[in-house]
Amino acid sequence: MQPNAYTGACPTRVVLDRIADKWAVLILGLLAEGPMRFNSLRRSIERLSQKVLAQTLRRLERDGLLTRTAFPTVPVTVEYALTPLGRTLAETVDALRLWAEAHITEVQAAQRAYDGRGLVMPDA
Amino acid sequence: MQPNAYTGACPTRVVLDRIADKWAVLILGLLAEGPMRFNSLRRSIERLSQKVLAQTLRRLERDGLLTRTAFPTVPVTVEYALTPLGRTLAETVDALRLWAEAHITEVQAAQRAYDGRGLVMPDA
DNA sequence: CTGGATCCTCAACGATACTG
DNA sequence: CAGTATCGTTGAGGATCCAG
Repeated sequence: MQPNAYTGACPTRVVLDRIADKWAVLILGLLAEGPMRFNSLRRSIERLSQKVLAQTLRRLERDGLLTRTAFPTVPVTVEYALTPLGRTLAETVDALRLWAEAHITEVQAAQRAYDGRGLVMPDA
Repeated sequence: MQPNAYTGACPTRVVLDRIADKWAVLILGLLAEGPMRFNSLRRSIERLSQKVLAQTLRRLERDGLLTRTAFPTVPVTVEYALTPLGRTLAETVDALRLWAEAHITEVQAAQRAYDGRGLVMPDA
């Protein structure tokens, strides 16, 4: 039996819910370029609270997508890096971010057209 | 100035938030294979309520990713179809679903390993 | 520096009922 | 068939403080 995300009971649904997530996309996109520390990630992603960052990192770690390495320095240094599995996903989700950045103008134009429908009378 | 999803103020962030969405991914995945009607979509995606489906469809329509066509039959028939812009996105987001379905086993294994860390003593 | 614990708020969602 | 409207709940997330 194949996994099927359209089936409600399939565990795939839970995974999809986690990776189809704005913050996960941005985090994986950063880590694709190399390991990073907690505060470095926090500063790189504006409006991402420390709580949600910690939450998201722990979930991604649990899913085997990244590793958390603590170095016994003072104060402690923690580094996050993609696993091989995470690397296969990073390319996929980064494509999502790139799509958004590439097509933002078209989307905004569509939004203006939608919001203005019926409010103007073209050539009538 | 390039759009940058890591910048909090960038409109790209809003778009990313919308397309990095479980339901949007599943809807676009279905429409990639051809136009569909409302209740057909609803039945095809388990646990998706009619309210959230309507909401998501309207947002995707506003973003110029799909079209809504109502046929004056009795009762009314409404068909949803991808726009050319939506088609460029559908492939990208469908890759997300396919990744989830392809790697679910590895993710679940990682989850078990994570949840069981420290609870067993390997070969000690 | 890297978080965990707490409190609080608001918005998303399910359920339900109704309409063209 | 294809939705809109309303209500009630819940849980995600911001803010803040504290600790190893």
